[in-house]
Amino acid sequence: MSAGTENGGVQSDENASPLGRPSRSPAPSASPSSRAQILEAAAALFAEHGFSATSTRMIAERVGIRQASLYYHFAGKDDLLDELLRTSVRPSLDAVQGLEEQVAAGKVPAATALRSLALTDVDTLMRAPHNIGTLYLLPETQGERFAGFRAERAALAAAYRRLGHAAATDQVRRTVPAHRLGRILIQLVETVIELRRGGEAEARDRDALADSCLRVCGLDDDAIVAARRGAGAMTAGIR
Amino acid sequence: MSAGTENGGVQSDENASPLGRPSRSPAPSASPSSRAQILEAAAALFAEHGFSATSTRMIAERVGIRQASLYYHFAGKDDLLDELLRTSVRPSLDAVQGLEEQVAAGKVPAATALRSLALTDVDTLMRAPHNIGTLYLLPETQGERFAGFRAERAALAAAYRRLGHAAATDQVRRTVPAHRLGRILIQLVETVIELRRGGEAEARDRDALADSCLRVCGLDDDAIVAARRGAGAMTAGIR
DNA sequence: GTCTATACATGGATAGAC
DNA sequence: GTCTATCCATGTATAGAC
Repeated sequence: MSAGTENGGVQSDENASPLGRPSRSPAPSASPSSRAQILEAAAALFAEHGFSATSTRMIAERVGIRQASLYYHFAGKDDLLDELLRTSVRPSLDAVQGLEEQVAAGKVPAATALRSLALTDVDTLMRAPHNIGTLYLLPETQGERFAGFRAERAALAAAYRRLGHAAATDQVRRTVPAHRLGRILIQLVETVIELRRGGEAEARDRDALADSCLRVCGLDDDAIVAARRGAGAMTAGIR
Repeated sequence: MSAGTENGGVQSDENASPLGRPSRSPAPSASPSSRAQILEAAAALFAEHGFSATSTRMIAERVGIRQASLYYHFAGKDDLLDELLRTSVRPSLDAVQGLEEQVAAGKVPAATALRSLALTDVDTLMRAPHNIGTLYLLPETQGERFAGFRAERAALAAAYRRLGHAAATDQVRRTVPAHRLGRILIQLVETVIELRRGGEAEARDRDALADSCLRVCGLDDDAIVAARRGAGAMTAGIR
């Protein structure tokens, strides 16, 4: 296959994005930057085929540029995954901080905060393009290269652990160790990743999963209804 | 690098296995067959690095044979993963069948059966060599090639769904759709895969996870203790 | 049943023109 | 900032000797 074969037509529509109004304000970027486009393509392909099974050529082709051009924007394939992983945990980490402060100040019960956290995380995973949560499951993330990402995830798990422990009943505290509780809660939230894989994720799953988080902590129906009300108020604008 | 470079010493100990007594009975295989050794090596490497990131050379090297020799036993790399996936779901599928028959006959409450199923599945995943459950998470399993495996898994999820729905309280039945419940229960059981990844899986996690399955179904402390007693009797010899 | 040797494709990354 | 061209390593699989 010659280089010319995979070329045809790519250059002809390289300027095909002046759709809609051209952003009257000095918007940072009306059309997505090349960098962003590359990340988008990589996310889609990594999520579908995994990291090692995705070639830089596939990514370039999806963007509409040449494989070698990727290296102007990124030093290597690893950096693509690293950036995708980091930017997708960050929002949760930011959200959890404010939540824990409110709990510490006694403004919000732990159960309410836990439900709110679970709800927004499920919602984020459900709406994220290309079911990007699948990236968390890739075996490559276990490598040394992505230790930074794993540390951020561990911090999130710790937050779930603290909130879960604070919300849990005595019986649950006695039977499930705190560290496990954090991992169990995250695991529950991430059920939505598998649901999306099967193409069967609906809006009502958000509440089903958030409720499950509270049930695992030992809360009964009444307590769940109460927390549901509180968390609902906190995250009213979520949808 | 010439072929001879990676040769040295391999041939010298190719007959290094007449250790111990030469199996006086016509034992099926005192030392594991080459086929089994290959599967074992593939399992370890697939679990650690993933499918695409594992080369047939790595597998062969771990077994102590030449890369090309793999193709005498298996038609291709795919077949290795396929066999590993299938043989690891099979036991659960067999177990669940007997369980559901007992429930149908009214000999065992659904909650007890669900707890028993969760307990044995967690136990299996916890004790399986090389944390083989990670294979379920590989993106390659989504491909057409492994549709057979996915169908078997779906059957297992359906069993969890049926048992979970039968055990669940009315309130849970109202708030979480049956299909989701199956997926949620499996997800909970598979928490042990992540725990093992972190090197922190203990025996007591079995009960913590099995309990969590029942809590997600809405059962309260008393109901859980009751089911725990029943399931404990059913699977007394598990450890 | 395992080996050597090799064919053939694909991969990541760099050099340098434009 | 994107391209062409290319290097070099690695990967799967096959052919045929022993």
